[in-house]
Amino acid sequence: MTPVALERCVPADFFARAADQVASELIGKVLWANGIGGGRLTEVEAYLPEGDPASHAARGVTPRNAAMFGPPGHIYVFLSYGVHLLLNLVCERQGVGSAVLVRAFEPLDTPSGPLGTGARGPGLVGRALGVRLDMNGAPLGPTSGLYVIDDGNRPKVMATTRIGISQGQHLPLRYYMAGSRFVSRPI
DNA sequence: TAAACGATTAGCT
DNA sequence: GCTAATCGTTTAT
Repeated sequence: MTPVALERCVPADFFARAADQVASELIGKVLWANGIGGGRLTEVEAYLPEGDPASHAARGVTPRNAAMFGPPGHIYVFLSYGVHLLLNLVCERQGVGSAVLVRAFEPLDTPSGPLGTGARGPGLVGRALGVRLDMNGAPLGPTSGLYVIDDGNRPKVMATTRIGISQGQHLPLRYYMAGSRFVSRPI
């Protein structure tokens, strides 16, 4: 395993923009978990602050979703179906509820580790990276042990409708790496 | 205080 | 391809 390339970590400013723009640029970047390993992002979904009924932020701030309204570049973790921990990266400036959900990644150089098969599906991402509920609200970096690294990879990105939600399904806010096998559904 | 729901996955057919 | 499992948060009494 290679050490974290701190100088290549994306700055917080990267996240201080519209979630759909951040989402499309996150594809191909490396998500690294300290002590576990990393993967290249192949599929993410954007959740917007307005006009997006599927977003947890749509009905205002609650104790659960407060992290979505926090500073950009921080982490929003929540429990889905009482079972799965889903990892989100907070976008926009503080006070605006917006985030990008990490749905899938392809593994990097850990043949027999927990990342060996990558993760197709947001719950599997949380499990593979050792995401815990207490990471909620923590910034990317040493505090959370999670890093987003830009290694210069610029894959072709496709956009389509989102998955697993009951409202706002028509919005083309799911982004994935063209041709990748590591997406949560067949292309 | 009680009931319903969900940004899903595993397992069986 | 289809269905059950599972439990914290939200919303209604």
